[in-house]
Amino acid sequence: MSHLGYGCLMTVDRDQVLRTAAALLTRKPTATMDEVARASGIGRATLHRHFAGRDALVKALEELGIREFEAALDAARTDEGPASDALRRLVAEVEPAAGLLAFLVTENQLFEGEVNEGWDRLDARVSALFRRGQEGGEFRIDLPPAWLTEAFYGLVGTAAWAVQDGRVAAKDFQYMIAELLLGGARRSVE
Amino acid sequence: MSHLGYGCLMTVDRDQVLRTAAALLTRKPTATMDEVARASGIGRATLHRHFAGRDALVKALEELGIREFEAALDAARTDEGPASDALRRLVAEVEPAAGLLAFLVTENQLFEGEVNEGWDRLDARVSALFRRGQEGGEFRIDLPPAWLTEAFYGLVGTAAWAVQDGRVAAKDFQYMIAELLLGGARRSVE
DNA sequence: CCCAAATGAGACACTGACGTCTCACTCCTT
DNA sequence: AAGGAGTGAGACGTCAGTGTCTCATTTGGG
Repeated sequence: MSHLGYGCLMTVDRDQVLRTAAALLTRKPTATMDEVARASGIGRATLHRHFAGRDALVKALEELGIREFEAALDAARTDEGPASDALRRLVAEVEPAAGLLAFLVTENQLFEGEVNEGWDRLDARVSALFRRGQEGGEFRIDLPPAWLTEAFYGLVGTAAWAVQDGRVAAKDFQYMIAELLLGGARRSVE
Repeated sequence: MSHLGYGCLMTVDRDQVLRTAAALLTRKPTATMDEVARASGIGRATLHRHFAGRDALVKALEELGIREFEAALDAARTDEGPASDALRRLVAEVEPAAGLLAFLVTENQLFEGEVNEGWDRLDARVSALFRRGQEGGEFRIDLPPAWLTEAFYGLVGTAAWAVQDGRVAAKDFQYMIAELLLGGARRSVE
């Protein structure tokens, strides 16, 4: 474990720290580096050995979020079967990362310029799903895919917060998002 | 203008400053007190004469937002006519305050405890609208009013940001929110 | 016209968080 | 057992933002 810059246990721990940091910053976006370190059960110095600074930590978090969301998109097989079902699968797959996504979205909101190019790729994939649904006659065409994509992010984040604060039940997460996004609040005439 | 604590011009300017601060903080939530002052064309000292500190400013902003949202609820006459139409009216009335609302929602998100009691009142009114729609058979009953309320806030904020960043057209603001919230993305079988 | 109030600019101290560094201490390997 | 790598605790210096203060200047009313 001394022959490499990234030793065997190091990366594991790094990832562990990253997940803990994600969980904490999701709940308290203004958490201190010290709080992040304590939350992971390590010292502030060690945290700095893993991540050069707060910016580096956030950037690493961003890459983790992008990776997880991309994995969710893969696992959901968004280009197979009916778009509605694909969207439902996507919501289900994205649930574990919802809090992190919510954090990153608001974080991006206040970062001026130079956004990670990974987001564009993800936006494109989500957008493509909605477009596919539209072209297949499954989704309505009077709402632009860009808006549906934004709304997807927004609802996922909103639901994550609402669950966090206990305003809605965690078990309804997937159902509430998918149903509202797909069918809306109005009772459909069946 | 010397016989009162709140002189004639003072309150006007205070409100003016508040609106400017709202507009700025909506775009840049981390803006400095100095930036807020400059944006209003006043000195930092004068800003401190109006608002004791940053906390006081945010609190005043919160009260402004609550006031405006309450006014929107009043103007939308949410307890009259079909719930769908009432919701559409509400979205229309809330549009000018959408950015401020988005700012306050995320601000509240990171504030632990002691939320302004005004929010409960607003939540109750929005929630009541959805419940009315459900009881009237107009809205589906499998989505809890609390979730619909959260989703409403979420979509308004998301749309405000998306418009801000030019990802969607500003003129579609009302339509996109109301249509998605009411009808969802799926093409309804008419 | 004059005076009082309000303002803007700047100086100042204080705070909180950050980033760097050192120094014991604890494992783990050999 | 001995050596080294990694760690935790803590002590700095730095910096940005805040809140307070003073003082010269402007503004508006009497």
